[in-house]
Amino acid sequence: MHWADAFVRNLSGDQIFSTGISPSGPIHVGNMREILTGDILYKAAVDRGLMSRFMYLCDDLDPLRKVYPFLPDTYEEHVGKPLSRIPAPQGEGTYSEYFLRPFLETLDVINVSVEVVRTTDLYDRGVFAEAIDVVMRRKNDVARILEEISGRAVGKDWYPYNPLCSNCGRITKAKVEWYRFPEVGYRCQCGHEGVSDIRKAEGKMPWRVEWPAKWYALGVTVEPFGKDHGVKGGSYDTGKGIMEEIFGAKAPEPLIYEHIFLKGKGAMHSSTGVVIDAADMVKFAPPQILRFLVARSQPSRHIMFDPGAGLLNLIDEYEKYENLYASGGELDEDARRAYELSRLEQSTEKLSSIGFRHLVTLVQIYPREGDLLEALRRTGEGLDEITPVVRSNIDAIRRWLDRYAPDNVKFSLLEPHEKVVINDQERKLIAGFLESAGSIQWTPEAIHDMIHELIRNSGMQPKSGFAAFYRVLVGKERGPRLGYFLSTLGREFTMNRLSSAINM
RNA sequence: GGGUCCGUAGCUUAGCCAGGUAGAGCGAUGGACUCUUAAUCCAUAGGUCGGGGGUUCGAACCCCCUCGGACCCGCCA
Repeated sequence: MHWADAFVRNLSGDQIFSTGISPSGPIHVGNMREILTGDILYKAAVDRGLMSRFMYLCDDLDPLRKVYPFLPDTYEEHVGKPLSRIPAPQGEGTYSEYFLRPFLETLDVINVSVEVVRTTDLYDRGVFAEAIDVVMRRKNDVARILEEISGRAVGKDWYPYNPLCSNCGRITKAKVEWYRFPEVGYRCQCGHEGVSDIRKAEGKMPWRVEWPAKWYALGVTVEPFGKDHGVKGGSYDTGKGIMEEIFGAKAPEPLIYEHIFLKGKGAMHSSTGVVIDAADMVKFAPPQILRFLVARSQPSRHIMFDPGAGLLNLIDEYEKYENLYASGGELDEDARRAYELSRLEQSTEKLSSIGFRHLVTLVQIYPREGDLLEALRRTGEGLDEITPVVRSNIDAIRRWLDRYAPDNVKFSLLEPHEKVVINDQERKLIAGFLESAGSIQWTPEAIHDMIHELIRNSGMQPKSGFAAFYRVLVGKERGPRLGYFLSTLGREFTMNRLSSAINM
């Protein structure tokens, strides 16, 4: 049984799935595992007939932790301020919205429909007021739970609330002096003394307390999170303790997932620069593939993501499932589910109408879209126009070839001065081609037939005969189907190139 | 130092929870097709299941140790 179905099978009643990703920087493919895992579970729950909601909590009241490598030095002055109160690195608006926007656009592209909730709004609307009041009144119990479960000492004058200083704007510097609902008195390191209203976004709970408060205030029943939170004594454990003892409620069912690694580079991490932007990935690969990457892998295993040759294999696999699914062919249970949970519901057009791998070749032969369409017509794909899926695949392939494609799928014409190695037999073969090339119809079929004929007459192996042409033209042993290739290159160009190559 | 997860063919992995002695895809090699959409089809090779020990009639699977990778033990999300 697919992991999502197996997980959901143990649930009963209405469900609220929740995830949270901090908008502190560009959201990368690694982060996407969180929200996709949530979405896949959510869809599996819906399929099972459970009334479900899926929420994404954007932690935009969290402080800017440091000046990240992608930020200008001037952001030093904003360290410690909430992300929703800092200007965007570029353009208008706030820091958090700046990074949130492309993320939300990407969610749309990959068919994740989630209720987006900003933590700042939750605080501002007083959604957390009750929870804050409870933890403030029982701060000693909360502190005890944190100490017992995490094994970490909590200071005497600790409060489960960090006020936002109304003077310096930092949420990390103020110390609580007193509490009387709904007000928290504080003194900030900047020298300011003030009062926060817990019904407003004038302060926030520390992470380990805020998490269970969210569960409680929103009624979260399922939450996937990275294995870093799942450690014994980690934030899930303390959250569970607080949830049960302080709020008297049941902690959500956890689903702990492993990280995504970039093949050959290590774990994806913004700080190390080992990162592929999520918004970026859906521009060089079909969006379904990002879903598929997560859906087909057990959450407990790390994912080795290879944006080069591995991506092509992944797409092959997806297309294979898609075709088997459509034709009612034999497809094992997990593969079927992985496919169902990966496809985009908003589009009925198959990804594989023209195989991605095939398109990779075509795009390189035919730089002009008109020629490409012509080629598709000619080879019986039955295409009258470039469909939306094909169009976006073409765009994706161009970017992919540019940035991630391995050399063995790329080809380009050799420069005229580049040296080619051919033996006498091969030279003779090409010379033979040149003798007749001027007089035949310059069509793919005619070219192809003639080359076949010549190779047969020469007594060479077909494979090595073709290889001679490829070596001369693209410097490789193999290449796109010769007839089409040469017809596209044009008679004059082909003949000039071949004759100069054999006369070098 | 303590803890968690992962380590299966060149690559990506299934199988581990409920022990019966390893399965797939890609790649490679060979072959077929009046031989190329780097297509398709068929076949072959390739695995000390990270290593060692234990339990068992039997271990990839359970237990212990060990090596390698990742992550946490920073009121940091």
